[in-house]
Amino acid sequence: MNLEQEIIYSIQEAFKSLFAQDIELKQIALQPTRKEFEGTFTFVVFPFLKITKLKPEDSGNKIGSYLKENCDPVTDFNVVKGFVNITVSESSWLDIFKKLYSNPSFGQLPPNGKKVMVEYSSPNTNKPLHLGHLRNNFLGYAVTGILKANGYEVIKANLVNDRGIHICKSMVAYKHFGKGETPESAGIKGDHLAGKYYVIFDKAYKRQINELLENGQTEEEAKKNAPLILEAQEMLRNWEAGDAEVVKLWKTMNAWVYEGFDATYKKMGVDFDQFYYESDTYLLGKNIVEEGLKKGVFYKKENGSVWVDLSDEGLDEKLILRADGTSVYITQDMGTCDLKYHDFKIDKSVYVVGNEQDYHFDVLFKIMRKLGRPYGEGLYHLSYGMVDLPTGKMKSRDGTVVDADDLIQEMIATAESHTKELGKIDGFTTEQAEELYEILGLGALKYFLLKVDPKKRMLFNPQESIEFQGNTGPFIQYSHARIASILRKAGQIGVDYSKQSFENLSQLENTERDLIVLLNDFEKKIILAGEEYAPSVIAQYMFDVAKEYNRFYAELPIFNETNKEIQAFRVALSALTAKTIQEGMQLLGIKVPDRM
RNA sequence: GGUCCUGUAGCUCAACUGGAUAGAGCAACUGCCUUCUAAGCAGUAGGUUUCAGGUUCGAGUCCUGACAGGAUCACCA
Repeated sequence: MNLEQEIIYSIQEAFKSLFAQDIELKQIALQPTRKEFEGTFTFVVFPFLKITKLKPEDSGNKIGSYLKENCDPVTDFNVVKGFVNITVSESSWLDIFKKLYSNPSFGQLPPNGKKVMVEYSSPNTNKPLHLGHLRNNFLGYAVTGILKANGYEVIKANLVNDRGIHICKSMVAYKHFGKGETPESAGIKGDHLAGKYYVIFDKAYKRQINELLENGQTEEEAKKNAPLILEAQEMLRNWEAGDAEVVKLWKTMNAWVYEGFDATYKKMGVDFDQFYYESDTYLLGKNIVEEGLKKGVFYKKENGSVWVDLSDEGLDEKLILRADGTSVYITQDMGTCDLKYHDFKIDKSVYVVGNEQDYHFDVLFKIMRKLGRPYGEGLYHLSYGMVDLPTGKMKSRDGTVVDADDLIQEMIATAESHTKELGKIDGFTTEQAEELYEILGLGALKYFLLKVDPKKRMLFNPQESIEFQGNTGPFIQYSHARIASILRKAGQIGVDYSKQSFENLSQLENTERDLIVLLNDFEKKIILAGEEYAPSVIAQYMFDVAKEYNRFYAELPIFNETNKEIQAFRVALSALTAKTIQEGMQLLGIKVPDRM
């Protein structure tokens, strides 16, 4: 039983003994005491006044006295209005510290026997990854880390959108204007090469539309009749028919793109256990349509199209299958949903997809639940907002995108110039320095994108957004490097801190206690972040830990402390903090350096 | 028009799910490197939580209604 639970249990006992009332444990909640008051935990009595039938102050005093007498760790209390501020003994904090410090599975909850799949990234193969994908990938990867720490078995999945009219556009343009160019001959990454032809297509297409407009067609007609779009559509039909030449070009260009993506993923530090390709899955789901009709969940209209009525759930009727019997987007998503379950017998399935698809996933999940899928309640759409630029929304066709590769490169370069400016790479080899720049640049970028609530749309200003001071990745990384330096020195001068029991320590400094209280929250934060699928919870916590440590670092001496036991304790506390930071940042996919 | 999301300091974000005097960072200003890394620490200043009602011991948080920004509502994906 941990400290909080012990106190809560005692409060329950207090009500039993003082007021002869049984209160459920979950009704009792402790909150952290505000800094300006004495104490660590606060119990709010207002909700229980009906039971105590006393004034708030009197209720608080009675409960406080009971705790002081009957709950071992509680040494004191004070009551302000209806708030009982509880003070916990120094020895309890030391016990907690020792427990955390000696816990081999610190930051990892025991396996819960459940399997979850997290689908993220899900790129199109006609263009390179951009800023929006970065938010997606970092979010997805961080969520997999958090769920693992919560004891789940996690499968990282990537559903690649490798077919459709947009792919054919790049292919058509390449056929006309490519002249046999390859990534090698052009000297650019494969995904960028495909993206180049996607842009070329769009420019040529617009030219053709303008010509048709001049010839008197309406805009709608022109868009439909431009030769290039007709060609792309025909190519899509040929692709679906398995036309050898089209398929060959498709395979060639996709291979280029995948090679490019691999490089970008590697740079980003994300990976996957399972790839799904829409070219394999786009025909799935028709069997589910049959099943739904049989179960009466779907119904057929006169023209043969199939629908589901979700009006009892507050939504509309949605089309499931076209009159001509072909699939729509949701048909294949239903199929993929089942496929994932079939492949891995997952309990939960998380989709990291932008909030423009909120409605789509609402519909999809409601359908799967209506069909009585065993994983139905485990479906979750991790929806996130757009990343906007100061110039407005990003549009790949206009070229107003921040390319992922470029941005990462820029971040690393910025980290390099910062580091050099501060003159902090004495004694680094070139490789070590390069590695550090990468860790810092990516750390800054990831932290920037992860510290914010995913639901919120965010503004990214390339010049101003990424800082290296304050609430940033490098600040936390810096705190870790500081501690690493302490630990190195402790090793050099032979401070034995790892096996001490600190038996003679009786008094803790405020900052020491505050730090222990905070480190003790790690598990709680992991659980919360897991329940909410919220890396921002961890990010915020990491900042708090780093900040608290830096205060400790500035206020209290370590190697100048003459009492050897206190000295060893402070080193050990530093080590635990470093471990917390390292584990926590790892959940976010951010590396921490030992020197910077 | 319907539905959903967002609105908190000049800017970027918190607020432990209804608790105390709404907290951090950036930007501005003041101190602190002859003790362990100043990418740091301490401090000053900055707020009618978009607005108007309501619910109650208590509302940034819940309800109603405005206002603003965004997304979505295709036999597109």
